[in-house]
Amino acid sequence: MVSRPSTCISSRKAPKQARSNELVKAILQAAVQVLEEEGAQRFTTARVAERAGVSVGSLYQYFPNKGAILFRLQSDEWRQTSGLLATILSDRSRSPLDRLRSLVHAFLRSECEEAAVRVALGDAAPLYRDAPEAREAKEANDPLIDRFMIELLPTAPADIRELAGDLIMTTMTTVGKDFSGVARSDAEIEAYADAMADMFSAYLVAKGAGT
Amino acid sequence: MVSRPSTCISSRKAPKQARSNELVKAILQAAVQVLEEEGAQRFTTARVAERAGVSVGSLYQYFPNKGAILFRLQSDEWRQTSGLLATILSDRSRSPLDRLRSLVHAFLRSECEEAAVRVALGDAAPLYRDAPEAREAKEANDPLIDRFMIELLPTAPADIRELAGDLIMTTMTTVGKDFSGVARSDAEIEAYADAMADMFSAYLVAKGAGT
DNA sequence: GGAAAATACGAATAATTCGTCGCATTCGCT
DNA sequence: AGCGAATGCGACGAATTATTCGTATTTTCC
Repeated sequence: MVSRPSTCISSRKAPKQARSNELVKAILQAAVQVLEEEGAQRFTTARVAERAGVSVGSLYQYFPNKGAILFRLQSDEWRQTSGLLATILSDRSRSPLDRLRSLVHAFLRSECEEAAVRVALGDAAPLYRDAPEAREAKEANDPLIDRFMIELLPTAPADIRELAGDLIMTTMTTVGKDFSGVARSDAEIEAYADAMADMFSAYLVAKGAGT
Repeated sequence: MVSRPSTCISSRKAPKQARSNELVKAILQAAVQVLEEEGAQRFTTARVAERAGVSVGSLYQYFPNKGAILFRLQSDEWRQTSGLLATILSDRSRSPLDRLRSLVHAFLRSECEEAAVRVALGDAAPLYRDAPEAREAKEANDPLIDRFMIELLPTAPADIRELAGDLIMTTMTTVGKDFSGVARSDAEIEAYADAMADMFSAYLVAKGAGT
């Protein structure tokens, strides 16, 4: 049984003046740099503050603790992924399976850019993943996926459809993270994305998609 | 760019007498307990030693550093998984797709038992994953998978076949780890395993399996 | 029994860490 | 200009950490 110290992760105060907005921006930027250059293990508030050209005290004025900085970064990344999902999946001018293939390609490519930061952010996950904000942020995409799955498997029972959607999204994200753990050429990325899209397509067709 | 301090991970000395063998066993047992009860964050050499009823100095006699203990645990787990693979995949009395389905079920079940330890071990991965021993241990199963894939897709080009094998194994392990992150009922496990096996089967049949 | 090797011990060390607090500076506004 | 609020500072406290090393105990083997 793991009991984390009660980590509040919402920001301590909202910046009201222009300079503090700059400060927050500088901290986040520095956080990304520290993460990719030093790794999760050496990600410390002091290092981030120094890199940002800011004092530790100022940092703690806008982030209640170290985890909050990391959560903010992860949160931004999730928002980015949400954008990808919304843009690609809801384009009804293309067939659902086509869109899914596009999504897999786009996701894998984006996961491989800045792989270092993403891996480090994953390593630091224990510091923010238990916060309640994290869970709800992760589930923000569910309605979008649901709608897409209804379009894809309109006749399937709801529970089957939800399971399939969950499996596909989980596969894409977790396999994507693992895949980006080592350096990959563009060709490798495309080949892997195609294989994954093939797998999804075969599965969905077998479940009744496109009939 | 992340540069870890050169972590040697092989054991410092081999225990020669009975009592030191017991000691090592006690340490590993304690390590598992600390990991599941306190999590990766609070996994410290002092805590492990105390739990094992042993002094820190003795611990360092047989493990060069903290990461070595974790690597040993992970290594044991990999060996266990290898056993699963070897047992299930090479039983030629059943059809390949049947064996694969069995494997998925067995793997997911085993991943969900002792989920806490496995998650914590994953959290601690940064401490041992960069060691060269880790890479080779992970690739130990490749020949077995290859042989199974040849049996499954005998006519496919080698590179396609390897990609498919890699995708399936990666999916099973990474999705499995994510899945076990939250508590699951037996029914959920079976349902998820079936969905995953369905996905693999559809993919492989589309690639030419069973023709 | 006794020497030498193996094993066990645990206090001490040196390095890091997070997060706070009192004080200085700058901003927004009248 | 001048006042209150917002912002920024960085030394400091308290805690935790991994690992070492000199010493004590036990085993092995003659």
